[in-house]
Amino acid sequence: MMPPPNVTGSLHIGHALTFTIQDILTRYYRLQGRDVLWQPGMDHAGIATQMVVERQLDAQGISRHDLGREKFIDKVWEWKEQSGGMIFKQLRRLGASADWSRQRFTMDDGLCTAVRKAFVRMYKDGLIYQDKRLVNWDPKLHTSISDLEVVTKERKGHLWHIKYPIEGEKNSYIIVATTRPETMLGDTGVAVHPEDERYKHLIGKNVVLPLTNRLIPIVGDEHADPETGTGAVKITPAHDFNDFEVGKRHNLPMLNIMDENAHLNDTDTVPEKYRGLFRDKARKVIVEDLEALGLLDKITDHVSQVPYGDRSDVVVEPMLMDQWYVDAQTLAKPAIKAIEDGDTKFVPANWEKTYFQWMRNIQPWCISRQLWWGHRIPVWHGPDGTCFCEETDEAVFTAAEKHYGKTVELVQDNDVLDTWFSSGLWSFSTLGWPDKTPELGRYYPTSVLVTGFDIIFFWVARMMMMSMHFMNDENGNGLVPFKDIYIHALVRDEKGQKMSKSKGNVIDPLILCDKYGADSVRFTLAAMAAQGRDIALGESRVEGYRNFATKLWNATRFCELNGCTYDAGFDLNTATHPVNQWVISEFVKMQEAVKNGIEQYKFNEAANALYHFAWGIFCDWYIELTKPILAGNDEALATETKKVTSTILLEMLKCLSPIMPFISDEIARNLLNDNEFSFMTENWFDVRKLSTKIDKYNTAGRAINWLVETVTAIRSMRAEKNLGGKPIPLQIKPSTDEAAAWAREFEPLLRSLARVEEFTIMAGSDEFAPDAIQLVVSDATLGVPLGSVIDVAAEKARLTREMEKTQKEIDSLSGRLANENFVSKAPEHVVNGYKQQLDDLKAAKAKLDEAFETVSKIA
RNA sequence: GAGCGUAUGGCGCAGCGGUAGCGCACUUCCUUGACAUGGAAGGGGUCACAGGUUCAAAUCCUGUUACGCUCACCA
Repeated sequence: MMPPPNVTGSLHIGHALTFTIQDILTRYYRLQGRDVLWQPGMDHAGIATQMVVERQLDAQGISRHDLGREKFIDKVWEWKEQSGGMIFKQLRRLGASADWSRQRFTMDDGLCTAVRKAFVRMYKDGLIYQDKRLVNWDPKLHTSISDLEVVTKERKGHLWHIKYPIEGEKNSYIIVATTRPETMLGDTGVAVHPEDERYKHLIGKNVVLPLTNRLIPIVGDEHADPETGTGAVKITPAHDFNDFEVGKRHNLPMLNIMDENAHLNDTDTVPEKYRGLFRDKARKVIVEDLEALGLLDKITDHVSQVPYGDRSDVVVEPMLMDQWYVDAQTLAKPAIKAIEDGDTKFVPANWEKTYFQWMRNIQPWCISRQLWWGHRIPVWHGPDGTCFCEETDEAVFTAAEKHYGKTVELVQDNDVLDTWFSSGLWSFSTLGWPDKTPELGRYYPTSVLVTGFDIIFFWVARMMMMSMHFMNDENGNGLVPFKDIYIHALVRDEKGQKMSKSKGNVIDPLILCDKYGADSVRFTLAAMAAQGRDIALGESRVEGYRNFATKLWNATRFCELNGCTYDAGFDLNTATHPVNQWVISEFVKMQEAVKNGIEQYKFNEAANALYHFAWGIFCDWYIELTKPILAGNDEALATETKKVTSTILLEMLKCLSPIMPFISDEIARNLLNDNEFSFMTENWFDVRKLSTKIDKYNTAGRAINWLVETVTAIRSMRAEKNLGGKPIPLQIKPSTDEAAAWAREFEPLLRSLARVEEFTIMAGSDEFAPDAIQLVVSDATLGVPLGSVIDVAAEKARLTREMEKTQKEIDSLSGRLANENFVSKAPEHVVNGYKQQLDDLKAAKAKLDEAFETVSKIA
């Protein structure tokens, strides 16, 4: 399931990450032969979209009210057709291989039907109801918004200490402290802690509310914290969430003193003088008036948490009004249980704690918005206020006629639904629900949802609730919308800072793609997508993977230049040379790592396995090792090697194709001479084809490791002695028959890779020439006669250093092996491993001793 | 206040019970016919701190410190 991006959105780096991961999964499972549906779509983003279109109209000097509801909605659709969904074009640039033809939109006909059906059913089940409660009112956008759309910001303000005169007692006051003095006009009580000695005796008395002279009671309530402020708190139930609860407990009246613009309203509650004043202005005037009356005790500085609307960025006003609610508490129960029971798993699992915490304390979900753009609430109000809610308009009118016994005029509710209401149905509505479509049967429950942690509440939780309510098995139990929920990291900038437009540190993925290629960007994101940590994205990293892509091109060029044409009929089981067998076994290991990485959502492991194999094994060693073979005169071996090379290259690209689809397809087309080719329709290489050979191939690895070690030892010496690139003679004295065989077999490779001219294999009894530098490797000692007298002192020092180092390791290992506890308690393979290491070290030490002796004889 | 997370070479990160790895950066050398967006060889870390468990701890447990994030907050 693709989390529907917002219709107004454009691609940012977070999208790039989430869609890259989804695309990797999609492409990978297609290679595995699975029937993959990646369902794309968008949501209609009620507030955001309405804002965009209103802003456009505003530029022409038109307000939406000038147009009227219907015409305005037409305009929004117009805008949607023209500019909406830009993000999908950008996603294609990134290579996202979603099922674009199945694209859905939360306002399309099918989803509108689903929304209506869902609403009506929930209404009739009593899960949707109208209620008068405090909501977060956005005075700029003129709509309610949900708790999740409110961001609290720290603001420096003041605490005003106001004297409230006690009724009937001269010069007796209770002092309340408030951050919002203007709300005092709506006060309907003063609360003190029931046990607070200072105020206990006042409980039950009234105070005369200044400026209005209303009498309001002093009540005892635990909400009042004796430690905070003055210990006495004014209660404004209609404009504060805590006060609302206190008000309910003590049956205090709830007086709304503001209008939809957060101006003091025109009711009798508000003294005429203040009516129409914006809340900030009212605050100033009221404070002045209190001061004049001598009722202002003092003003102190105070830092408070102020709620802002995340879209409008204005201070949200809690308002008492009628809104529609979903009984989220009831819906949450099965949704919580599904996670508890593991029917749906969070990856990484820690996120379930976040989910539980929110779900277990869930509040009624306010779903009505005072907007025009969205799904209009399918409820009609009769003249006496009776509500009619049915699946079709006809049914509504029939029901109303039945109720009233005659035709009456009905008015549809003005509000629309929260966008997340329709998004909450996404997992099944996009598959055709409420119809029983084949897709619904085939793909539901879906396999995985990939998303960021920031929308666990917004969307994941809501989709869990809605899906489990509407989708049931034959026993009527809720079915989860997806088996796994993979929560990925947040992309930050290089320094780990959250990207934001105001900081100017946003990285535009499209610019990165232009600069380094979409594949490099994808690979970077995959390589950095380790679980449980945010991604600090630096451009140098992308550059590095661009170089990786170039490296792949060059490797391909080498193959083409050397006639490594792909032969579909070639069987990797027929490889005879250790070098070829080795690269096949390394490929199998890499393929396994990629498989596990992707299947376990450890994309960094998959990416690293590919990088290491392609560059560190295939390019650095395999290609180098094949050069002398291809140039040699063993035709059959050269042919075998060419076929192994091309096959491994192609299979490697296949493993890479989920992460780097562009370059892997492109190279494969070259290699195969087939412009239509794409890995999208290919199948993953089945390692079982190699089952009879793989052990043998792994054995070839020992031989190649020896070869690599030997070559490296010589190169290292070469660098140390500043020999440059000139050819050298090499004497090899093997200490085992196996090594002797290797030395014979790899003679041409050693000559080429270590730039060896005269090549001799010595018997165990032979002595190295006095001018030979001696190098100790596994199972052999190497001698490099330099043709001139060596620096005996330097050689002795070098050998001594190595001897000491080896001895130190021998001591540490034998110490460990001498420990009874270790040998008896540690697992056998560990003990044996150490024993083997010790043997190897001892053998190396013996060879070093011998070398030292030889050198010593010179002096 | 509650929950979650992070502390590993100059930087960015893996590893999460068996004697520290990767990329970038750094040093030296290299225009040999895939590639200088490259090749070869190197240097660099007592894995935040203190205890504990274990034959064995960067890795598990407890505590401390620092820094993030999320949720709830005091009027």
